[in-house]
Amino acid sequence: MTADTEDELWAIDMVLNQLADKWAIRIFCAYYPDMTPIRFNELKRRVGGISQKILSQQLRKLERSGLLERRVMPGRLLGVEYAITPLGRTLHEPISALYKWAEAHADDVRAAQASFQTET
Amino acid sequence: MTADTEDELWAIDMVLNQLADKWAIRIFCAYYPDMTPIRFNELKRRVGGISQKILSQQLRKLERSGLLERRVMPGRLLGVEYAITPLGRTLHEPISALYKWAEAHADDVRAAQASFQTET
DNA sequence: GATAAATAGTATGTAATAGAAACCAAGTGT
DNA sequence: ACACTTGGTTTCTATTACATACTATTTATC
Repeated sequence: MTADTEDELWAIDMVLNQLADKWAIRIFCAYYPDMTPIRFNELKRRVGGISQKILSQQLRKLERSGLLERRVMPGRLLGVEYAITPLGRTLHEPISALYKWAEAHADDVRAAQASFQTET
Repeated sequence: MTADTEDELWAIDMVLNQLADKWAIRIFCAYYPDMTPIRFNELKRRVGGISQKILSQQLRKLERSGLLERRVMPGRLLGVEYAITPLGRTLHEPISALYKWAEAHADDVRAAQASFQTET
């Protein structure tokens, strides 16, 4: 966690470019806990509040980075599945850590926000 | 990691609202590994590429959530320090997990991006 | 077999946000 | 006195997000 080398800085920067936005992590959360492949509209419903345009942009971005895979479903011509790749599966650990933090400390954050209003 | 209850959904959502943007995590990374308080312009230099406006917005947001604390430095009238709070320190673990993932898998992501171009 | 609804998107216009640049007031260094 | 640093705010513009509408194909219903 020292960020000594050029390589490490480049690495964390590139990863944050992929994940540090409003939707990427929420999309991964939509797959948990089972991580089975999901179709476009089901994904849209699970994420909630995301528009089709933004979802398809995000899916393409995550596909380009090798974290998700787009597959046309066999049999049904009109049907596309998005599956988490093996690389994408390894993200479960850090996202899970964030998730656990959220469960443990959400109340503290909410309390801080509430008390900030009463101050000045 | 199951997102069964309403509370858990609310928790992860609120936490992502604080952290899932371009700058929040980068600001925390600027504190590591020592986590000593940093002044405004030093923070700006360490984060790199962030404008003053966005930095002050982010700092206020993180202060409201109780993750950072703003202090006018004693002695010098023109001097403000931003310190990580105890609550903010607990974020080190999940951010560190993300950091380790980045170091371990950045090459894979880059390779995927490179090969995606050559396909069509 | 016509009608309606779902799937997997794209196109378009608007609203919100990010970012660059200038500005400012106070303090410090030379 | 003059330039420079600090910690911002203001203003303007460019980018991005989002809602809405639209499409083409397919499945389900009457």
